[in-house]
Amino acid sequence: MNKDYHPKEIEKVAQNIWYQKHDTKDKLSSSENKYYVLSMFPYPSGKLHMGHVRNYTIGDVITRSNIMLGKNVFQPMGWDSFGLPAENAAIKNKVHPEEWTKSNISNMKSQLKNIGILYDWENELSTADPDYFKWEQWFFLKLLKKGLVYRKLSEVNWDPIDQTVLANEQVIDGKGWRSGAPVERKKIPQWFLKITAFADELLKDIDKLEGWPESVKLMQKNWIGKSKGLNINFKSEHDDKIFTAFTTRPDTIFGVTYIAVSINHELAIQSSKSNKDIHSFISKYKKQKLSEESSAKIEKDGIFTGKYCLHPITEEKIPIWVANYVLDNYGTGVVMGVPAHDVRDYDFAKKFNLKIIKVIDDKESSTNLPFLEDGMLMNSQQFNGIHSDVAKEKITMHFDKNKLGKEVTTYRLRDWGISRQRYWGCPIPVYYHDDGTVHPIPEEQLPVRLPKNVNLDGEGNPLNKNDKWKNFTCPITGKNATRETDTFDTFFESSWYYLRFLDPHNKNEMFNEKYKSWLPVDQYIGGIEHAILHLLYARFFYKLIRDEGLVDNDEPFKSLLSQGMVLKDGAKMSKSKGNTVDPDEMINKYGADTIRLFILFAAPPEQNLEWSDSAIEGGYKFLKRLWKLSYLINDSYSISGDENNKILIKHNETIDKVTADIFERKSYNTAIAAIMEFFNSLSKSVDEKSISQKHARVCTCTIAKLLYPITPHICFTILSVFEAEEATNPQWPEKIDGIDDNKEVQIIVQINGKLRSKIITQVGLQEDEILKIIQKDPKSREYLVGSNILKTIYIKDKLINFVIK
RNA sequence: GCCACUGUGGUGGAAUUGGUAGACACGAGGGACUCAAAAUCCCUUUUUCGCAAGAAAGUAUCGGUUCGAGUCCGAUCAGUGGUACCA
Repeated sequence: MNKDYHPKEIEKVAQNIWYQKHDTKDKLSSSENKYYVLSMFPYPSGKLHMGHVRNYTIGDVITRSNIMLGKNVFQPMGWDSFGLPAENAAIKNKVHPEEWTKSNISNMKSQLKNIGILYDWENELSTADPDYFKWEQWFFLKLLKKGLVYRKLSEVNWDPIDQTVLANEQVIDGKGWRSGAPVERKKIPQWFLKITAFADELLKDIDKLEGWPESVKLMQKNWIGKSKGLNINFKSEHDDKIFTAFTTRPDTIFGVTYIAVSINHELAIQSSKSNKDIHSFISKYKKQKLSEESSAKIEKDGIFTGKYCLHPITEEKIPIWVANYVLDNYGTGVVMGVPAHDVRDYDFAKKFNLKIIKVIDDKESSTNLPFLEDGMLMNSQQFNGIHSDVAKEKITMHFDKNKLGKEVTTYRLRDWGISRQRYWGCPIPVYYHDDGTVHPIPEEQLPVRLPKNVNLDGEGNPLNKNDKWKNFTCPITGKNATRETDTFDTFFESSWYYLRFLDPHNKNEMFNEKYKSWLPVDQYIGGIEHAILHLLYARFFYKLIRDEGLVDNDEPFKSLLSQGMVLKDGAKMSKSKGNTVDPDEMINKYGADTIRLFILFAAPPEQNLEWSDSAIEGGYKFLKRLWKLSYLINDSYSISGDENNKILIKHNETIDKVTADIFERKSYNTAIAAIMEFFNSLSKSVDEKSISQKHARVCTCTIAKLLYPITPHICFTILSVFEAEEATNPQWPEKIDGIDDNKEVQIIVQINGKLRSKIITQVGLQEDEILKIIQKDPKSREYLVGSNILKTIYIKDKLINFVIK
């Protein structure tokens, strides 16, 4: 053991030993005692950022700690390598996406190795590899056969100058990022997956996700958004057209004072033909980014169509408006406006001076509107005086009986649009005859590869422009045909990669059934930003794969840890802000262990982490002290006999605390704090020479083992000096037997809830015994003598509170 | 806008089931060592009042429940993530 801590040297030595072992095949051959740890694989953007380091360090702590418990742990890593940034880089730097992606992967892979993460690199995969995406093309064709895939017209953000579809993030203030032209909404045919057919199952199975955070489960529930309600038919006054509006509040039917339709509704389009104002209204709001966020934030605007419909019960005339806040893709694209009891409707009615009728009374009969809760009905004819709960049912029955409407269940969840008009993605394996009919590419011709020669200049769709690739001869009829030029949404690849990790080199099948028993993933770790989309699509995909008989269970991820983001100066680290911290630089300066220690110590995993250049020094200092003390104990400490066993009690307490923190609470920051505290005690005992050489060595090894999953390199090195045979395969530490527990406990004395004194007593005393002791305690007496004790609350071994006058 | 989360010293955070607010660190101040500096070690460090003993206030804001609230409930404010084509 060297006298000084040289992280670079010891980390290289340790990593060489770890990365020499190749045993993944053996490991996967049996799923006995299996533990599958998976960190969300990265998009290979160029360099690792601190968010990755945090994610992968947490994964490694879980991996290494479970190995120490004797589990058979599989931890793979790969690359989510299709995506938009590669095309952007191609446009900007004239590099081919494949080349760019591959060089990023090799760079990031070496960075991951430098951090000392224990991956099963033999099972590495990259989603842009035809060996990978062949199987999702194959699977897509299965779904096509089953009728779970369909094609329909759907809107996109269209850049009229670049003649290209823009992603939401490429639309800035309503304009295309490159051309600066105002975006337009354009309808084009696109492929969809019927996720809505699984809405109920996806919702119900959330209850099976015991190891998931409640917040993520709640977000998914709300996203699916199942709601029961009533489709109400409003008859047109002018013809036999019917406007069906969905509502979850049938009890407010008498409060309807207008009807609003979306700008894509048939009536809106019809009206725009004869009315210039309506035409310009619609054109104005068609030039708007296609996102729920921007539609919801936009100031409410509307225009009267001049048409009326009739109230289904009162038969009163109700004006029909076109409004920019009505969503096409939720409900029916028609909203019944109830200004008195809905915030958006209220704002709209105020702006355009529409009638407001209060039909639900609050308890105070106040005039504060809108009133959003349930209450007693008023102004509602035969339903007056009935409470909302009952009225909802009665009114629904009334509508049903008189055929004025129908009880329905709707979902907020929409089918998954999987078409992208981009080059750097997985080709959708179908082709078209001249008559427009769709045909699957024959299985033996899979994978459909991307053409290498392609012109990426940001204009048009590169695959569509590539005639050589696009033109195709139908293998059945021999006729001219054209390939589908859309590629998959990249969430497609990340929806099943956890399966392929188990069998990534299989040329003949998606994955072999012998690996079924390795599923589900035991611990999944990734950023909170994936709480809805990625995780919902992956859950959905797993059910599709289950229905093909490829896996046996219903959910892919048993446990989920969703980690917070890494911030600097209160903001997300990003190149544009110039506030990134380069992990390489940090590793060079302090070593991997210091980075790992700091990033876990700085915040609990699920919270955002504020980066601090100075705090990292603290981690480095601690490791230096650990090294120094280990050296001293090993080299020259030779005391025999322990002066007191307090340090040994602390040894045992620390093992309990750290075990719970690492395995149960996943609270790594407090685990580290407890280890530091124990280290400080040990250091003091050694200074005072009050601990024997034997126990000093035991305590050092315990610290090295407890810290091993967190800072494996330094711990490996210390252990190889102290107990050589255990260093490569350390076990989780055990408590020292026969240590007398401290049977004393501190009792807090409160007077009227305020801390006034502390007394030390034996464990387990009853209230009367405590009272006797308190009578002798001068501090307590000061407050208690001469006062009237109204009440005494005693919490055993913890606290006693006197309520006095 | 909507959904979810967060808010505690100068800073990161701790307080696990409603029971000692500030563990463990960073920074800062003071000291030791040194010709000097770096490194290292020791002491102090929520605020206010006080020589001290100690007292009072204090967990974003306002209110509530409770013997007792950082923790539970209601309202408000601020920040973060998601919002279906960034991944």
